Amino acid sequence: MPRSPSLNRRMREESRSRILRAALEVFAEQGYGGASLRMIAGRAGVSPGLIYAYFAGKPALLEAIFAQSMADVRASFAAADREPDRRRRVERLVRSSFEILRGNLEFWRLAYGVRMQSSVLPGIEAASAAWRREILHVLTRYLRGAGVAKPAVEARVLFGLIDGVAQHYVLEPKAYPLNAVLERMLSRYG
Amino acid sequence: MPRSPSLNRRMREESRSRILRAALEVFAEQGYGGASLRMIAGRAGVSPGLIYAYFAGKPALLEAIFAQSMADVRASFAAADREPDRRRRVERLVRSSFEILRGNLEFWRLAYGVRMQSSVLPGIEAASAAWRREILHVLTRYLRGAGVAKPAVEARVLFGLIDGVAQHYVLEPKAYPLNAVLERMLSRYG
Amino acid sequence: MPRSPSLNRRMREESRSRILRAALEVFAEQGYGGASLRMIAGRAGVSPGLIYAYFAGKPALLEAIFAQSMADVRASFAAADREPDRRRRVERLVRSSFEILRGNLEFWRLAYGVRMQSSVLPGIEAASAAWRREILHVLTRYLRGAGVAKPAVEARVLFGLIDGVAQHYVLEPKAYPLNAVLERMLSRYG
Amino acid sequence: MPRSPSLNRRMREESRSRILRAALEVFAEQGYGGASLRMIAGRAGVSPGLIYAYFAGKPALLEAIFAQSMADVRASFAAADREPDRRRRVERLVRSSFEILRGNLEFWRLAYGVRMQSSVLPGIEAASAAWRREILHVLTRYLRGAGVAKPAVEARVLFGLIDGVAQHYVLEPKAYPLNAVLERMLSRYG
DNA sequence: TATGAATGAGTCTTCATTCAT
DNA sequence: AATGAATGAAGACTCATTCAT
Repeated sequence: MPRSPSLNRRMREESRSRILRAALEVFAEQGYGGASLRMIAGRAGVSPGLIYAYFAGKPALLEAIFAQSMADVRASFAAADREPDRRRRVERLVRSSFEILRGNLEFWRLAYGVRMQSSVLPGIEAASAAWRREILHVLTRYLRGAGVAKPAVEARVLFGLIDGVAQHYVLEPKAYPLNAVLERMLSRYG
Repeated sequence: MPRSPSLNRRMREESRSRILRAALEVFAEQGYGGASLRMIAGRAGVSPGLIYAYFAGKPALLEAIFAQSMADVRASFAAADREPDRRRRVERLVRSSFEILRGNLEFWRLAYGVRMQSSVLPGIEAASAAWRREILHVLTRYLRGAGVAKPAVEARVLFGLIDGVAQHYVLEPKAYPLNAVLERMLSRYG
Repeated sequence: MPRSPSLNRRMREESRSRILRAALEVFAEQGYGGASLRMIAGRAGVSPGLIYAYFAGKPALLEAIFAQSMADVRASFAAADREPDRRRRVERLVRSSFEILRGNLEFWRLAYGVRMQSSVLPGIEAASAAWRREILHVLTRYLRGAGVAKPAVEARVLFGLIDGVAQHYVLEPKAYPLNAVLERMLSRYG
Repeated sequence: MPRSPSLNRRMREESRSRILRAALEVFAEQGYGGASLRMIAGRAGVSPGLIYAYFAGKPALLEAIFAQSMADVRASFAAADREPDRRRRVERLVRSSFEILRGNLEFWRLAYGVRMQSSVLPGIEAASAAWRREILHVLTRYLRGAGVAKPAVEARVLFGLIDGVAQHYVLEPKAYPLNAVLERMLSRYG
């Protein structure tokens, strides 16, 4: 008799998420271009053919990773928006950004590695640009709310600062004095 | 009869630099992984085989690009060091960084696209890490010289800021309000 | 409790014939090489695995289709043999051939598409050659019976004519003036 | 120094025609679907990659074969058209058809094997349909010129006869009594 | 110095086939 | 009797690299 639908579902979920996890790891290590589906399948403990049972191909795999991680990010940002004290919203946002970063180092390594080629990775382009626009917009709103002069320019500065520090941290997570840098950053926007 | 030695040398230099220039363009557009030597040869107006007369292979091409551009960067930084007014040294360095950036957008697009995979692009790893360490060191020295407290941490902050803004600029050079952002940045470190 | 034996048998027959029907359709549309078992299973409303409960594999499926259709053809030809008027036997045979054709367009499309590769489709080779030999033999007999000179050569001519017209009809069943062509053909062998 | 342009041209022509010849052989033996580029490369004594230096892919290879052979056919038919005696035009055309056939058995084996799937082999469809239409048109014209009643229907009959006999000959070139059959055919249209 | 024809390993992808349930 | 997740071999195709000229 056939396997029960629920066992099938569990098997599918297990396989799909193992593939996704392995793809994230391999993409992060090798870069999107340098990663091969064979490596990914090997890492996931699965045959190469199985990847195609769950994803249309290599680009679809990248898109699925982005879709999932972007959802996480958005959820975290929404939390910052619920901070009642307007003055602390920027701080909340910065702190939660770095918490997201700490919890998803591999994804951010991948995202930073891929964003300069977004024009040749069509599935990523839109998501990537939208994300930057969104953050800039939120930062501008918060800074304006905090009474900062030229909030749009200041938002660019702050976004650059966050993004640059984040990347340096991703490049050497072990050695980077993230907490000290964070406190110094925030002492400016407190 | 054989070509004169000096003509030979000029031909060699011409070919080598055309290949290098083409490689930079194609790497920047397509990413290192997405670029093919045939594209590069085509862009350089040269046969694929000739690339191997000047470079050992694709990785060597990338290394040569880095070596050349790093030399440019170092020269520019040396200039900042000759600034007599200690207080303006940071400003000089930031300004010359962004001038270098403006003049070598393609290289920086490539460099930012590649640095997350430096571990699998062995030729890049050393150069990339050395460069970051060096800048950090110079910034620390300048900030200490300017009497800033915790200069090492402050240098991390400043480096993050420079690098982040630089990348956002590289991502959309047309639309980015670089001058306004630069002035705002510098008003802090003046 | 176990299913009743007769229900089991009915289920088996139903599944087997649905698979066979679907295979014929897909083979005819896509060609043997271009058809996939998944397409066939999908068309039959059955899981891919079930095909192997009834057939040993893709070639066996093709063989089964031929076996079944050949049986139909043979039955039809047997009918022609019961025609009492010797002079009309050829006519009867030609007419019943085209009736078979009209009723099994898909099979003939497949058969004509496959017969040039019969040497690499081992299951087909024997059936295909036997069928041609048989028809030729019957035609020769009828023509000899009708007093035609050189009946073996004439049989080749007539068989070529039948087969060629049949194929042209299969290639464009909507537009082909089959009845007119048939009458013209038969006016020669009446 | 680089190879001379003329040597290069000769090398290219040699490679291209060896690949084309091998492709025709393998397609004819295995059928289009059953043939692999590896087989073709092996038969041509060439690496698989080289095929792509000359043809865009498997379909392009098939199209190139058709293009070449169709040109041959058209040339032969043009010759029939120069027959001054109207009554003998049909005979000329039939005879030259079979001469073409004899000289290109492999191509016709391929063409007959492929024509039932022309709808899924887009490169072939147009050429194949155009060829049939053309022949039909020429035959109709000749038959009308010869004073035959209902020349369009008669052309269908004759075309069916030619095509059917041709296929039977292709199926067993050694054993088929082509000359006897041909003479019998022509005795009707003389 | 330079060419470009040729190679072959490696990529993505499909698919007949198996098997636990 | 039937399912469908999983496999792995094979296919089409790309590309860094070599080498005769």
